[in-house]
Amino acid sequence: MANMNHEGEQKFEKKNIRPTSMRKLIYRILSEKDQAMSLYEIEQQFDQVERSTIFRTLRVFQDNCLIHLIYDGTGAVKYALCDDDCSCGINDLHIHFLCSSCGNNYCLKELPVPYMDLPEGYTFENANFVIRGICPDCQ
Amino acid sequence: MANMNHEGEQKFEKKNIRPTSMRKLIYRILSEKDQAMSLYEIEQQFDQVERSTIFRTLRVFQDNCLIHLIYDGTGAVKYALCDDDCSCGINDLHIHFLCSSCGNNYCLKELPVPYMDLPEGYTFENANFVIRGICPDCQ
DNA sequence: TAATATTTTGCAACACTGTTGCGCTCTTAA
DNA sequence: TTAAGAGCGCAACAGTGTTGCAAAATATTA
Repeated sequence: MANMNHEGEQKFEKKNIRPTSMRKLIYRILSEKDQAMSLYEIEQQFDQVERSTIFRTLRVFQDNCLIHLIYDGTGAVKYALCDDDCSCGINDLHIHFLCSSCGNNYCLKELPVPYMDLPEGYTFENANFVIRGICPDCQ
Repeated sequence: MANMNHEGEQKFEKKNIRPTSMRKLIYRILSEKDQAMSLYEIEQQFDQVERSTIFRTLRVFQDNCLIHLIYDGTGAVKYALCDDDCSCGINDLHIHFLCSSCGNNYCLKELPVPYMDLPEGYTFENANFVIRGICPDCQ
């Protein structure tokens, strides 16, 4: 993580996001945690907080495919960094794992969301596949 | 749906739920709609509303495996009737389909949630698999 | 460099969903 | 018929997400 700021700025440039200090901070928090985080959890990483700024920053990240959103049923949307080569397309979808014990939400990027043969008339746009259970740390 | 009340009462008895008039009404609404509904949508079916009563009724239904919950990322939890032979176990999990256009949420009971080989150390408890796209009515 | 335009941020307020306490009402059981 | 228990309605509240607006920061132009 030595040159993380540099990495972050490269990504910002690549995805056409203006690298403000706030954005760099939020990017850093997401990359250090390496797990899907809620807005509230991100908020907790700051001394002085501003929900709306974080919220809008996350929206910018989302609009530019720097992060993806996960709905794991906890009541709060989770945000996780996309891979470098992610284009937020169907092939980038993967399974997420929510631990019932610690509440952590892991991106299982090695497990792509399986292709499903939908009934006649249904067309596929997107998918949200969350498995709940116990994670390795909580066994 | 002719003898639906009767059907409903049978189910209540089977699942040890006392058949109050409120519960019968909410059961009827869910069975007539045949789609996953949010608390708010159920509320809309009544002239006079009481969120908390519906909420608690749904909790009773859930605790006794009469309904299952779906988190489709709309912000509101969706509720849908279980099948007759449902025991709310792993084998009863199926895929849900959220239409981006009309917002309807369909239970695709013919599409079970596929088995996933989780990485070492992760254990499976439950799953929520929602596909978003366009439904047959909105094509 | 200075002035102007644009974008971002902080503050405040609000909307929506879910949840709980409490007392009244209804049902069940003695 | 009465007492106990369960269910319901009202009100209030908590958590999460969202927006309007003005100040601050940044970029652009002269």
